[in-house]
Amino acid sequence: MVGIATVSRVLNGSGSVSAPTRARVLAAIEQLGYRPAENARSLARGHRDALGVVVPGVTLPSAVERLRGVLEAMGGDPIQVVAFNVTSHEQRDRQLRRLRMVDQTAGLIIISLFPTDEDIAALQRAGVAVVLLDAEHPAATRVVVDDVHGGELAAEHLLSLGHERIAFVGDDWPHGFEFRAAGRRYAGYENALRRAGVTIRREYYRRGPYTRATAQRLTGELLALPAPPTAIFAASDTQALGVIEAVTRSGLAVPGDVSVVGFDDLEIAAYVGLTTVRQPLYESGRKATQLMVDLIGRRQQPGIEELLPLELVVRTTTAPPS
Amino acid sequence: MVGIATVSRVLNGSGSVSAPTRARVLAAIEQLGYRPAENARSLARGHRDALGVVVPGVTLPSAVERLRGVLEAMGGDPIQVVAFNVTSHEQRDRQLRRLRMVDQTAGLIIISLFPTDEDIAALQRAGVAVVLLDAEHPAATRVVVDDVHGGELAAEHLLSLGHERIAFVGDDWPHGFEFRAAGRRYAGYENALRRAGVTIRREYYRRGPYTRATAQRLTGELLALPAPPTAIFAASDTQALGVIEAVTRSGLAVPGDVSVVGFDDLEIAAYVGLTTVRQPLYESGRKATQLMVDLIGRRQQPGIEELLPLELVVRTTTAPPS
DNA sequence: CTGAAAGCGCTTACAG
DNA sequence: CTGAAAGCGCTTACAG
Repeated sequence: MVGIATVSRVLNGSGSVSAPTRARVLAAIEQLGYRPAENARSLARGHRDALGVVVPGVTLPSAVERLRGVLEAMGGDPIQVVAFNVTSHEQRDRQLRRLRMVDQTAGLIIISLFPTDEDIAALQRAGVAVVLLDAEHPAATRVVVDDVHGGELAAEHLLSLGHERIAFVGDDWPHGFEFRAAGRRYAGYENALRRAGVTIRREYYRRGPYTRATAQRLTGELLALPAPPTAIFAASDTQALGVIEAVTRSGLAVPGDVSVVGFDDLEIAAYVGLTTVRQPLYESGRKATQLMVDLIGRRQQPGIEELLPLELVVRTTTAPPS
Repeated sequence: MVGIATVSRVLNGSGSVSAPTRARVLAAIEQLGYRPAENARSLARGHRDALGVVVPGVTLPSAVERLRGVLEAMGGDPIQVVAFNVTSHEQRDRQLRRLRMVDQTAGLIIISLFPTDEDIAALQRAGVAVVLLDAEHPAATRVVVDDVHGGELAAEHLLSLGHERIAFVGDDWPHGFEFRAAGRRYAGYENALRRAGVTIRREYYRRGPYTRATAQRLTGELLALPAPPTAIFAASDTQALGVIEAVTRSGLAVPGDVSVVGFDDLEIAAYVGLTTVRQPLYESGRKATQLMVDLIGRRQQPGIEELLPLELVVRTTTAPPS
């Protein structure tokens, strides 16, 4: 018989335990199939050591890519992912607060969710290290991309091909469109057009929920315009696919009648030959994980911004206007 | 001032608390940004209420689809996903046991991981409800598909087209190939060929790690055979894509020279026009979640097997042999 | 309706 | 090296 404290010692490899005792304890553990209750452990130690990822829509292709990077960086160690569907806007806003898991993790990688000042404060108070991905907050460590520049890259490519009637199709999530990636990509698009002396038309600007179906609908509206665009820049590959479908379905050709540029460079982009702005999704997950580990190990102050590069990938959905 | 017990009561809506007291407590909670520690709660109540999903390779397209179904069924409620990369076989075997989260959840949906008898016993002892997806264990509730039949569907389609030199490319995961989905699909393939009186050739049978690159390599081997196949059945769409790439790269045409059939019907299958056996991935996630909820609510005994239908989807990668 | 107290399963000084 | 004991932050009978 051994005391419970001794069991705890062998389990944690702390304190010193004689070899025979340790062996007996180990044998008993094995035989009974004993597994320490994690909640009691974390309660007693006063801290947790799990790493968490919060994602609305884990199943969005871009989120999946980011997650791949995170998992890779974890090298086989399991992480807890708090996943949920974004069913409505207000719900999404409240999610962050409801996350039970926040208490249980040493660090949190938050994807596509804009924490408020209070969220950040609460997380800090709870001693949780935070890294943001596809979201921003000045006090939080974050991995970002220059979306404005990305928008410029796309628009400049189209302009250089000779297009002037260039439309924009973007998604529409809460927290102020202008702060979101799509909003900044649109800003870049405007910059490029303005610099080229091309008129920016309000009717060429469309946005809606982040789905392919929505992109199809918006494209339909665009094509029905008196002066339809000869090129469409979609703020994501997912939407670009919807754009292509709508164009094709209406009897027009890509890029013959309408050029299309996407954003992300998902795997499927290569398949359909989509010209797009490549963003290092996978790499962003890796990087975020490293920053997280550094943060927890106090090798790094919070608030750092890591900028990842963007790159235009020209394929077969863009051509000069006919 | 109120006692800690009262705070607990208003937090849980249990016992009775006078309206004014409740209001004061709520105000204080709001002001202090108090959030109860989940580990202490679950410790004190003796049970947890989170739902968990365990997946090796969350980023596999099929896992993502299943997860989508689970999340949809949760209707916006967050779930905990324990995700990890499968970096090696033995590691994968040990993962289930290492999962801390097991203690913290009321129910667990386990995807593509074969629990041992001890795993199941331990989970039962811990009072965790379990539902298996893409894995089996007689004592566990599970959502399955008739993989043998699926293999028959694919092979019969190819046979009916007139093919006789039909090869198989499958994945290769631990826990006995014959128990895995790919193994059963191969068994179905053999059934169909045997019934059609077509010789089953050992050299037409290839398998390796579940990646597109591997499928490419295996296909290369197949095409280099003295009597290369005129059709290839891949045990997954992911591998089918690799097969197509290898065929095309070697200067041959699909389906002109080689017909290709996949399995799953991922979104990308429609894009590339892949003929495939459709499996209700999304639906399996929904179903598993329902079963889980029923299990936790004791409206269902463990051990139930739910069979989902399979369907051949003919597109443009299959044609009669030339 | 509302405190004080015990207990959930651990960890960690504290004695010995 | 190894127990007994306190304490982690809650919940839940138990009194009042």
